[in-house]
Amino acid sequence: MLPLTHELGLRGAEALSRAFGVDLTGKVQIDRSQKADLQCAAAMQLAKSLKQPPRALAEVLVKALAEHPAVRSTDIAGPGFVNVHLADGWLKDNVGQALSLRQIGVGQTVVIDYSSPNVAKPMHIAHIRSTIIGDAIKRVLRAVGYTVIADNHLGDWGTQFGKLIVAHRKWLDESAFAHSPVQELLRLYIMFTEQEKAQKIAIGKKVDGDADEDDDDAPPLLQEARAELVKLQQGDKENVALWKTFIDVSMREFERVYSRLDVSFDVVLGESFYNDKLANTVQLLLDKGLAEESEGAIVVRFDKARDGEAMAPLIVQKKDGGFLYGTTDIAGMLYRVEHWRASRVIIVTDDRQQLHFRQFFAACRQLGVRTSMEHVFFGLMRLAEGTISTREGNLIGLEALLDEAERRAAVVARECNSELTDSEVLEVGRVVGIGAVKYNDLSKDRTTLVTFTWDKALSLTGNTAPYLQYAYARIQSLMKKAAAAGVVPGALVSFEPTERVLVMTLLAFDDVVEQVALTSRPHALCEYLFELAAQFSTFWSELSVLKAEPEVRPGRLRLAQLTGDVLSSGLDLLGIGVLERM
RNA sequence: GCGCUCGUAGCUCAGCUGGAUAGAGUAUCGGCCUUCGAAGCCGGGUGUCGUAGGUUCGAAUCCUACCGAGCGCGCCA
Repeated sequence: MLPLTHELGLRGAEALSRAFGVDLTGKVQIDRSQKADLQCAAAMQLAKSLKQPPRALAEVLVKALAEHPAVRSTDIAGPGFVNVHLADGWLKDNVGQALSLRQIGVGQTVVIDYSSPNVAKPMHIAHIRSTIIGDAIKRVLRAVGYTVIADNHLGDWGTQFGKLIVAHRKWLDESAFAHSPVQELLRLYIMFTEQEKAQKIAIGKKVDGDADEDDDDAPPLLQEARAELVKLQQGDKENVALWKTFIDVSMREFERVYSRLDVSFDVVLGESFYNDKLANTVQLLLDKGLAEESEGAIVVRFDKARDGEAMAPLIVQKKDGGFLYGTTDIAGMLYRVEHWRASRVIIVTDDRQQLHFRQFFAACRQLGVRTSMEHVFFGLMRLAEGTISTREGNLIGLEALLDEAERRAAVVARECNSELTDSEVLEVGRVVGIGAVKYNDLSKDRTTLVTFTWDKALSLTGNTAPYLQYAYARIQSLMKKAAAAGVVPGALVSFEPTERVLVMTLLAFDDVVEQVALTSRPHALCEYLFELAAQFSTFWSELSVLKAEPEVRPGRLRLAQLTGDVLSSGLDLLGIGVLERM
């Protein structure tokens, strides 16, 4: 529908510009409407600035729009709404355009940073949102022509490695490590935290204030960890080897999850990749007079006049000379802009980091970065019992979630369709189960906290992926029967209200995809696909295809086919698969 | 204290770059499988859109204040 609404908007704007002698290009928006096929509210919006009654503008619009071949009639309603009714013939002839997407991203490169799990920790249910939302945005951007670099910005550097190295030396259980290494690393990390806490209590320090003040009276364990970290940073062979092992075993586990989720990246540039660029980054900030020394540290300050808002300063170098993740992020942004020539950089994380992103984006802007920098954030996930915490160990592993999702979907498949073979049941469980989990996260735009429950995360009825997959499977079944009966898709003949509604929705596909590409909000695509599937379900139960009069069969079959095509491409853009039978 | 994200039906959420009577799912109740797949379809009821002001022809949507929730705020990431 995009070409049409776009064209009509242009025509309307042209007509108004001519009538009133003012350039109104781009000021006339055409939207879908409940009262008609399309509506235009421009008459009221522009009335004041043109010093004309809305009605006079509406008259001009009504005439101009009515001339378009797609338009059957136009009228004015209420205070100046322009209603547009489209011609049935035009809709029937043009429904085939539904699948074509305008290539709005051609020639532009986008770097999208998502998933970004921490090395040496298992992925748990809170990691899934960044992973899935990021991957969907990647697919959508690619579909509209962008060159997309998907980057997994691994948490593979930082103070936790000092702790892990110490814990690994002291308490490693070799057989456990051989069997499930990341689980063992997690155990070591938790053990370290507990022992450190015990030492703090023993020497009479407050357990909570993990301010980790400077010094000498820090618990011995922590002092050891710091020493190991310094050795690691200085390139100590043994520590570097250990660190690499941690990364290897973690990546192997992450890959297993990504493969199950059908998620992929073009590059994996973790925090450590930017290590050798950090000193230069700080120097650059200093040279440009953007950073200054403060209490021994080096900070970037922000003010309202220059940065649009007053924010706390961002520390880019600690007084001990160490760098922080803000430094890494700035270095990362510079790299992405220079090396990839990115015109957009999108980073997907939870909403707790908003301040950090505003700070580091502002610092980048001060450095002259013109690229559009977008922080796509979502609400934190928690359990009914409380916040998910690695240290507390109250994790629900991502793999456990996926296992359970597949199991539940397989049970339902067995119950609902007795024709499926055992291996098909497993396959259906896989595609439907994973689809349900993904859709559950993709379909909500909420930035509020999400409390995890199995039943919500694994629901299989209503507005869920299985509902869409089911509509698709029924269409494929119909297509097979049609082929066997020698019916082939053809021109639309009948045009019952149900069919007309379906055509209007099919034609809106490109509009929705473009919107998602521009706003990075995949849930709009979920909403759309659900609406489409619901309208198809109504069509399916109300009207016959193969049992209808011979002359209307090809057209109805074509509608079904197009619906199936849009459903499968739409789901593919979300990273969700479809099945011929389920 | 300052800031961020929110507050819409019993529950989970759309709608928020202002547009016509505020929508889905779920739950609940009642219909629909000898006719292309019932993980489905059809029908019934529910709202101080947190509260109070303001801007406007028009506000769930924009602005201000307040109430409530979660999160964040210089040497962790």
